[in-house]
Amino acid sequence: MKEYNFTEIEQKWQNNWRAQQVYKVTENPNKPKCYVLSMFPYPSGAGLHVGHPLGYIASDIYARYKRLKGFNVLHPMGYDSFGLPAEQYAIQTGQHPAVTTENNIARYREQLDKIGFSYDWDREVRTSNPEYYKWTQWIFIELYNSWYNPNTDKAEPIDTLAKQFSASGFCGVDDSVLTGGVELDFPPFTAQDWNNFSEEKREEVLSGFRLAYLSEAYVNWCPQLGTVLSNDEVKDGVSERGGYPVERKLMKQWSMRITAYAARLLNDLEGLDWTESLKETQRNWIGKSQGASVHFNVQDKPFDIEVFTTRPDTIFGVSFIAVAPEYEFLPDLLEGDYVDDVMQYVEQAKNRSERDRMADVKRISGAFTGAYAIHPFTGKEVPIWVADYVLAGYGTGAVMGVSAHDSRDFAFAKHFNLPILPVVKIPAEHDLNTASYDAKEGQLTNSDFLNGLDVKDAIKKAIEYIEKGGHGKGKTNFRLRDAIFGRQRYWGEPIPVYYKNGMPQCIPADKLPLVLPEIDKFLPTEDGEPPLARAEKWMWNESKGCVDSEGYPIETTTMPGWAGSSWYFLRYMDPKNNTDFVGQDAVNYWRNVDLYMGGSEHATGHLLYVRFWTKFLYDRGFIPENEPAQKLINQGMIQGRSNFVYRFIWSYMGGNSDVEEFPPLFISSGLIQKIDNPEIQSLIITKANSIIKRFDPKGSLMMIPVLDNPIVKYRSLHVDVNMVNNDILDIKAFMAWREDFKNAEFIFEDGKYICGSEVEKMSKSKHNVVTPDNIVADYGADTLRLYEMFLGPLEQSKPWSTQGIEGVHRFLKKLWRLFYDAEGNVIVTKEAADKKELKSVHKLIKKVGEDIEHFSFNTSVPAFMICVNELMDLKCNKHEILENILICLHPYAPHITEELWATLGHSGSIADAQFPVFNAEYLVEDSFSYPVSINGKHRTNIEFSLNATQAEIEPVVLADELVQKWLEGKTPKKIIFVKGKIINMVV
RNA sequence: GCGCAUGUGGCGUAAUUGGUAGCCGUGCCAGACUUAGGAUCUGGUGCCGAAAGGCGUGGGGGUUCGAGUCCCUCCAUGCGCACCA
Repeated sequence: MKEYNFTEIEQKWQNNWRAQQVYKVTENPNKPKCYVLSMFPYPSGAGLHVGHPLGYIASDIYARYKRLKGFNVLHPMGYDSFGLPAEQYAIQTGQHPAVTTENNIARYREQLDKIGFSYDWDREVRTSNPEYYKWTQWIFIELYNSWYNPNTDKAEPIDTLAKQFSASGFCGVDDSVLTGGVELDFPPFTAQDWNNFSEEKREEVLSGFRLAYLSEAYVNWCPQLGTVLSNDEVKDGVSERGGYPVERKLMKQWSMRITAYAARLLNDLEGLDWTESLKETQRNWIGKSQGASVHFNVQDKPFDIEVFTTRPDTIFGVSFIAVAPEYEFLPDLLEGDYVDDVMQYVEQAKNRSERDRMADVKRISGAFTGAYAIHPFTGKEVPIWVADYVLAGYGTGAVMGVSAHDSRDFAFAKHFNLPILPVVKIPAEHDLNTASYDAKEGQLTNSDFLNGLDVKDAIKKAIEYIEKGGHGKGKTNFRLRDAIFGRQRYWGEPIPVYYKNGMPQCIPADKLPLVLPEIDKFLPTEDGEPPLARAEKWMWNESKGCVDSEGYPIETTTMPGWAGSSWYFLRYMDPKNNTDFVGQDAVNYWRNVDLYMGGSEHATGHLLYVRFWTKFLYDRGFIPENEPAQKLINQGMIQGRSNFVYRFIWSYMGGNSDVEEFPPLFISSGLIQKIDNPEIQSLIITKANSIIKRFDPKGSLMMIPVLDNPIVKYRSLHVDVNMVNNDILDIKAFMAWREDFKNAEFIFEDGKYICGSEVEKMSKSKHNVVTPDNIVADYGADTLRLYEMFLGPLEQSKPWSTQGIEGVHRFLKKLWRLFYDAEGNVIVTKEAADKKELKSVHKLIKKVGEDIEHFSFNTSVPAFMICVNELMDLKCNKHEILENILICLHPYAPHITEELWATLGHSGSIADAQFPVFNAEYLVEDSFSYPVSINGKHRTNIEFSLNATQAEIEPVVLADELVQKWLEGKTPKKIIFVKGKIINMVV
C-alpha cells in the first residue's frame, strides 16, 4: 500500500475481527482473568458524541493491554435500554418505546463499531429484553423474600424470621442501629401470639422486615413526569431529567430497604480503589452520625418524645423541644385552643413543597404546642414546639433545642424569644448574642455531673448516664433513606407482584418473565392510574399461572431505571443462561469487575444501588464477592466548545422599509471585541451603507455614524461547529446552512471570518456537538483513539477541541513510513538492532507498560511520538524493533498495528501477541551530564562516568571555568553530590 | 457554610515523585521542495533584556544544599453535599 489509507485499513480489520471472532472470550481456568467494564449507555436519540467514547477508549486500551499481558479479558458492552426519554418521546409521537429504543441501539452500535473496540458482542445485554429482565424480576422476588438480620449482619430468607417468630416470638429488635426502620415499631409478641395471628397480620408484621416492601410514605412526586422519583433523581427540588418541580406526596409505594446496608455500604468504601471524591460523595450521601437517642417524658401525658442528638453533652442546655410538622404523635400533644392553631400551622408547613422549603431556609416558622416535656436530669419543664426546620424523615422527627450550641436551634430560639443556656465555656472572642457556639471543643459548665469535662469526654459520660438512667441510649443514625422502587411509568420492568385480597403475592419464579403488556397510549389513565392499568389483560390467573383478563390485579407500577443496571455486570459473565441469572462456574471465575469506568454523575445513584444489590446477592450466597468493582475510574466530561457569529442588527435613518429586505450581515469576532472603538464603528457603518446603497440607489436610507454614541448593535448566534475550523468560519457552508443566510454579507478581519467561542455542555441546541463519526471519516478511528487520550489526564474534564489532532494523525503517517517508502515498497529489514535503537524501543516498552498500569493513558502518546521520531532520525526500519513498537501501540491504535503486523509477515491477529518484556540493560548509561548548581541555581553541565565518586568529580568541577566564574574566588562550604542526579555547591 | 478536586508558555499538556521546569503536540516565526495551494521536511519559539544576565509553576510565608512537588496561610475555578440535630 502506497500510503496510510486508514478508511480501507480500518474497515478491513473490523470485518476481519468479526469474521474471526477475535474478541470472543470464554472462561479459561488456565489463565488469570481480568474483567474490564465501562458503564453501559442509555441509548438516547442523539447518538454518541465525542465525549462518550473517552471512557470506552481508555477501558479498551486497558483490556487490550491486559490481553497482551496474558490475561483472559472479559470486556463486554450493552444497553441500559429502559428509561424515561424513550417514553416521553413515545407520549409525544405515539411511537412505541421499544421501536425507538431499537433504532437508537442500532445507531449506537454503528458508531461504536467504527471506533474499533474489542468488545465480545456475543455477550451484549439489554435491560429491556425480557430474557434479561426476567432475572431482574427474579432478584426483586428474592429481595421481597428476604429480611436483614441485625445479629448476623446479613440478609436471610424471610422464612428464618417467620421460624424465629413462631419459635420465640418477638421481644423488640436490637435497635442499636437506627437506620430509619429496618424494623417497624411492633409491640413485642410471644411465639403463641404469632401462631395465633391471622395470615394478614403475619404478613403485615413480615412486611415490616422485607428488603422489598410496600409502604405508605412521603415520596418525591413529579406531576409533569407523572411519576415518583428517588432521592438521587431529584436535584435542588426539581427532577434531574427535565428539571420539573417535585412535590412531597404521601403514597403507597414499593421501596427497597437499602438503609439496612447503610453501615456496610459506608464501611466497605474503605477497601475500594475508587477516587477519594467519589467515596466522599457516597459517605456524605449515607451520612452517618453518632450520638444518642433520649426520651423526654411529656407532662401529664402517658408517652414520651424521643429525640436524636449528636451532642448529648449539651443536654443541660436544652431550652425547648421541637418536632416536625409531620410528627406522628403531634395531635396527641395538643389540647384546647392549641389544637386549631397548631394544626393550622402544620397544614401550611406540610403543603410547602420541598422546593419552597429549600428556597427560604432562612425563614423561621413554628408554633408552640402548649405542652411541656420534663427534662430527664433536671426535672424542669421544657416547652414543646412544632418547627418546620425539623425534618420528619431524619432521626426521630424530633430534636432537643440547645440554642447556645446549635445554629439552627439558636436562630429558632432568637426568633421566638426562648432562653439561650450556654453549657460549654464560650471563648472570650465569641459573642453569644449574635451566634451560637457550635464547635465541639471546650469545657462543660452549668451541667451538673458533666462540669469541667472536655466535650469529647462529656459526650461519653452523658451517654453513660442516659443509658444508666433508662432515658435512652447511644445510637448511630444515617441520612440515607430507603429507595422508592415503583415508577408510575410504562417503559420499565413490570414488578412481578399481584394482589390477592389486597395482599401482595409474588408471581412464581418459574412463570417469569412477567412481560410488559401492550397498551394503546403511554399516558396515565383518566383516573390517574399508571399506564399499565390501560392494558386489556393485566390480571394474574393463579390456576392457569399466566397473565389473563381475569384473576388478581397485577401491580401497575414498574421498576426504576436503576433496577436493571444494579446487576448487569453479573449477567455479562453468563448472558445466555436461561436457568440462572448467572451460572456458578462463570461467576466463580469472573467474580467481579477489575476496572470499572464511568461518569461520576452516578455516585449516589447507580453506584450505591449496584453495591447494595451485590451485597444482597452475596449475603444470600448467590455470588462470591460483596463489591461489584474493586477499581473505579471516573472519566472526565468532554464539554462542547460553541462557536458564535455576530449578526448586525439593521437600524437606519430615513424610510420605513422592512428590515428583512437587507441581507444578513455578520461581523467577525475580533471587531466585535473592539466594538467600542470609533474606527471599528465607522468601518461597520461604511460597509452597512454600501449594502444599503445597493438596495436603495437614491440614497434616502443610510446608517448615520454617531461616533460618540455607538449605534452598531448585534446579536450573537450559535453556529454549527462543524462549519468552523480553528474559529475560522467556512463561508460557503455557512451560507448554505440556512435559507436566509444564502445572501449573507460579512465584515472580515484579515480576509477571514473569525467566530467567537465559549465552553458549554455539548448539546444539539448549542450546535456544538461533534460526533466521533466525523472524526473517524476525516482521520480514522486510530487517530480518534490516540487523540482522545492525548487530550490530557482521563479524569479531567476538558472542552473538545481538534487543535492538535493533526499532530497525532501525522504521527501515524510517520509510523507508516517506517514500513513503506514513498512508492509503497516495504522497507523493513531483518538487520540486527543496535544499542541506540534498542534503547529507544525499551524506553517505550517501559513507559507504556507503566502508564497503562497507572491508567495514565495520556502520557503514552508522546512516548510513541518520541520513539518514532528517534527511529526516523536513526533511519531504523528493523523488523525486531518495529515489531515491538506495534505491540506497544496496539491497545491505542488497533487497526494500523494489525495492518503493519501483517506487513511484517504475521498471519494471526496482533491481539494474540505478547507484550514485549522490558530489559533494563538497554537503558543503562555509563556516563551522565551532571547539572552543576551553585547555591541551588543551575549554572552548567559537566559529563562524568556514572561510576565516578564525589572525590573524583570534585577537583574537576572546581577547575571548571564556568564554576570558577560563579564561585567568584570563594571556596564552597559544602558540595552536595547525588549520584546520577546533581552536583550542588553551597557558597 | 462544610467536603473534595484543580491552578505550570498563546493553547492542550509533561516533569524520573524532593534533584537541569516546560518533554510531546499545537499555534506562531524563518527557511527548503513546489507554478501555486496542500502535503512533506529543517531550524527557532516561557517572559524581560541589545547583551551580560535577571525573572518564572495562582499570591504570601516556611522547611531544605535544593521545592511545580513537602508544610502553613490566603485567593481563584470546578464538582458534591447542605435546616441531617
